[in-house]
Amino acid sequence: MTKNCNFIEKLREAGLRPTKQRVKICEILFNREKTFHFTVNDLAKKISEDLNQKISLATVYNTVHAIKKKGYLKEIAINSDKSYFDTNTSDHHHFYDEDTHELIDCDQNDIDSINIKNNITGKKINSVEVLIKVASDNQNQN
Amino acid sequence: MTKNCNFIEKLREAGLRPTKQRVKICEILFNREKTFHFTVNDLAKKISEDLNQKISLATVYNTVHAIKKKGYLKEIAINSDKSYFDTNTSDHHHFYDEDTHELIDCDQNDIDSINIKNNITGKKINSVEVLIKVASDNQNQN
DNA sequence: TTATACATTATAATTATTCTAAACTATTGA
DNA sequence: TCAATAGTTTAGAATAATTATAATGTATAA
Repeated sequence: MTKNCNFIEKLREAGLRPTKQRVKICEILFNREKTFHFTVNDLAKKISEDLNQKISLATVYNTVHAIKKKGYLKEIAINSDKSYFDTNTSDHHHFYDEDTHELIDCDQNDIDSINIKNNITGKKINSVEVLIKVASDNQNQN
Repeated sequence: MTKNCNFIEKLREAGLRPTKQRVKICEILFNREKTFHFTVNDLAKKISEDLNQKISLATVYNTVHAIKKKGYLKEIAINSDKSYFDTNTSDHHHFYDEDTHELIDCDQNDIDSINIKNNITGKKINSVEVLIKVASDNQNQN
């Protein structure tokens, strides 16, 4: 799932039927230079703007989850009423702007890698995420 | 808001009227040895179990938010349909057990303090949270 | 003790997400 | 090529967490 207009093979490799809708969604998600941080609603809006076509919300949800399940999307933990996703699936962390509700990638160099010295017994670590909440100086906390 | 049966003064100091409901909720939240991690639903259930009395869900929401706003509760960022709160407001991080949906405090010594070398311009860092998702070895990922 | 500002409550409203079941489409193999 | 079928899409209903509403109740200050 790199930069390429042809997502048909990519989807197939992932075991997902390359339907019109899925290909369109992949184009929007992965045909870009920068990482895309979005909620399902953001994505649905972008679809109807970019293409002049509507894809059912249920399909957007289905597709996002299918792609996430295959490991091509990452879900970011934020306490929000909405779920946020990230097209950058590499190990990296985030700033969350509490004023604009925007997610921003944290540069690898801006934070030392996190070392967990002691895990819960009998469990495997699936992910380690750092969330840095920021806001304007003259804003309310948290 | 430390261990003490009398939360009336504590609430008053925080500028919150010490109503029956608020005092009860404070007792449940803060009269304990260990940190309490909960969702509003957990708390509501605990109320009707512990006391033989029901507090309206709306009041539980209001109270939790009021107490959080005063800084005596922390909201933990997880991607879940529910909001999780923590009675431990000190700077610390969490394990999230994806099997049981349980939050577990991360011991201060188990993780090095996080150093952010570069912040977003014009913004102030409000919090830095690390979430370590764990699961049984034979479970599905993420 | 009484006025008033703040709280509580049941219930309605809202919102994100998931479910459902019918219509549709990609794929497989004859 | 073409049907069978397995997987998809869709609109709309269902669900669930949370917030809003507006009437009733209560703590507090004068």
